[in-house]
Amino acid sequence: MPKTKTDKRSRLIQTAVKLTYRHGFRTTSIADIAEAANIPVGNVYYYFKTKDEIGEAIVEQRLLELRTLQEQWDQRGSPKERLLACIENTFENRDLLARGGCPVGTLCSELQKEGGPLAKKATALFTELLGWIEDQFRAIGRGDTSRKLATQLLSSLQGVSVLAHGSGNPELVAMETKRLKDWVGWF
Amino acid sequence: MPKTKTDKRSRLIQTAVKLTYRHGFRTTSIADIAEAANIPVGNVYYYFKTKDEIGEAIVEQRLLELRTLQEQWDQRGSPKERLLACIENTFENRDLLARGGCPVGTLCSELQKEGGPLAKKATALFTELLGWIEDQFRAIGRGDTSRKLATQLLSSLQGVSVLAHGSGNPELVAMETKRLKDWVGWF
DNA sequence: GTCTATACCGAGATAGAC
DNA sequence: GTCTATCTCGGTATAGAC
Repeated sequence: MPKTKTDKRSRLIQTAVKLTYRHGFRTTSIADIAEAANIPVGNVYYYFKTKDEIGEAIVEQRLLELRTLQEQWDQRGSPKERLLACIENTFENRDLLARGGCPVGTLCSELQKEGGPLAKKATALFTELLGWIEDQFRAIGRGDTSRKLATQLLSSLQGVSVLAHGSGNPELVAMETKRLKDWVGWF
Repeated sequence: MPKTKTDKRSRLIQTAVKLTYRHGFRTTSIADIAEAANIPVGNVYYYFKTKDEIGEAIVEQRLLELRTLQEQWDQRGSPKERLLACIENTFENRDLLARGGCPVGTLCSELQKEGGPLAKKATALFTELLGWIEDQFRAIGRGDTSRKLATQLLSSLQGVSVLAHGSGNPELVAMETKRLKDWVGWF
């Protein structure tokens, strides 16, 4: 039996993550989130003093999700397979990506434009992901160029999400992830 | 001697483009734009009935800028050189890109999240750019895979802008554009 | 065409009863 | 801890004098 407090709080976060992903952080109102989570507006402020605190929670939630994914990928037998799993994940989510862009990329972009403390927080999402990819290339034996290769791979994944989102076309993701899987296969 | 109307209107657009690029479209208020352009708030509504109309003008302005750039690149002697000029342009703007992301990409992302008519308008930016790149690959003699190659190149450029913006690091752009120039060199 | 004053509304945030 | 009512402010947009 979960605690009531935790329950409502996490329900708010889940709802906020979902709604802000679809419509943007600033354009999504606290009232929107509260309503969707079936919680009266005033009560939201019991869990979060300001809207920016909700933003913080959203970033942290995305970080958790990212780490969960990484743990899944880490199950694979070789670093090459781990990279393939990461790319495959992008492929599987192509419809979502075409509708709302990359959850990490679009969130970072928006928060960076705003500036302030949230921007710094969001940076962690990319450093985390880039670091993990770099680790894989190093483990493959490409320690000398691991950073370059990681940048190359993550750029392609991020970029194709931007294109797919901008044009509403998931096929672009399919096309590009297929190529990237072949590319990783060469290592 | 330019007409007063056109003068003020274009001053508003220029200012709007600059401010919204740095801080985002929705978070930039009409008052912000008016003040920066030295025009009283009320007067803005003589030129634009709604804020969304300003958004429309911003997209159109970006389209114009894009076409101007393409015309410059078209001056080059070969399609390969034209692609190199496009990549070089990204490299030269790396500091700007690290601070505010790609003007086209970030604008598209934000407007897509909002949905509505502006989202559709913004799509043109990508189709235009992707089409131009595709043309170059076709001219090189890669008509069979021109679309794939164009997606690959534009994805990398867009993606590295996202990464550079997210981490505030222009070096990523330098690293990736260098690689891309070498890559294009192979064709 | 230009500008001032202002209406209006929705957002974030607070007070305080229960 | 929970919820209702409300405050306040800043934003878009309008009215109307000049």
